[in-house]
Amino acid sequence: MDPVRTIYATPARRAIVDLLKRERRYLTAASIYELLHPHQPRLALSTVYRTLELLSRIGTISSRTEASGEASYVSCTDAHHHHAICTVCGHVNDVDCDAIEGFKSALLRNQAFLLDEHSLEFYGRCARCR
Amino acid sequence: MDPVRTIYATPARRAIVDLLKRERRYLTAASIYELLHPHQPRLALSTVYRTLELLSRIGTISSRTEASGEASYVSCTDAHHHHAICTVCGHVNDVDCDAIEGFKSALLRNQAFLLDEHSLEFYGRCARCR
DNA sequence: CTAGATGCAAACTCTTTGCATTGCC
DNA sequence: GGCAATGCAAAGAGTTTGCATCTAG
Repeated sequence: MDPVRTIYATPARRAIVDLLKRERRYLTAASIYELLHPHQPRLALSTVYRTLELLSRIGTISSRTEASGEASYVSCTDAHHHHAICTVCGHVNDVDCDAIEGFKSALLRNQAFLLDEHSLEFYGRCARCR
Repeated sequence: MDPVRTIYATPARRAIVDLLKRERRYLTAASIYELLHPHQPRLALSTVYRTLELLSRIGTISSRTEASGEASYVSCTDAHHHHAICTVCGHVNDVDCDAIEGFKSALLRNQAFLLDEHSLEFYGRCARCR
């Protein structure tokens, strides 16, 4: 079995986690780097990528792919849920997915499709931006 | 205003459209190139990319991003709908989205989020692969 | 004939990796 | 002190672009 690997709390990691928790919107590795660089001039972009990979793996953040092809990340809970993304400010709300259940049985009935997983994103205007 | 640009029906374009219609599953530019190359030895990968870009633009195909970050494409209708993707064979079924409407009003009520668009993918086993 | 499409190669963007050095615990 | 993390630079992977040539209409 895998040897347990100790994870250190380093300044770079703390800064990235704090930023993502504070912003609550999808940020790319490059934009995270740009936002932190003024305060941490020694920070390397590769460290940002390595930290994002770590945080995804342990479930602290979730990722999506922008239309441009860039990956972006947002801090989130690990329970299964979906994201309502404000098209004005980018703010991300978590949304649970009970309503999917009705869909699931219809899908099996109509198309004989047995649903295992689903991925869902909402785009609209949040309370502040309407 | 934009000058109207004539679109030619070339062998490369016909081959790519035919392949996507025949396969009905998500294919990357590289896999399209691999599948067609034996029959069209002069075909260039850049032509595949340019054709996919064109087909997306005119609405003949739709694209997604694989976990690896690669873009992949499937032929589809232009009416708004979602995809049920078989995790065994990759076959893609179109699924309409009436059930989303109930979700939409709950979202507005509970989180004051005004839904404009949504994107939804299903993963499971199609009729043939269960 | 001519605007539009192609092949080829080079350029670009985003991301990952190797390695010597630094730092957390 | 020792394992883990970092910075830096170089390599990778996927995609795009410039340009001369070719071709559909």
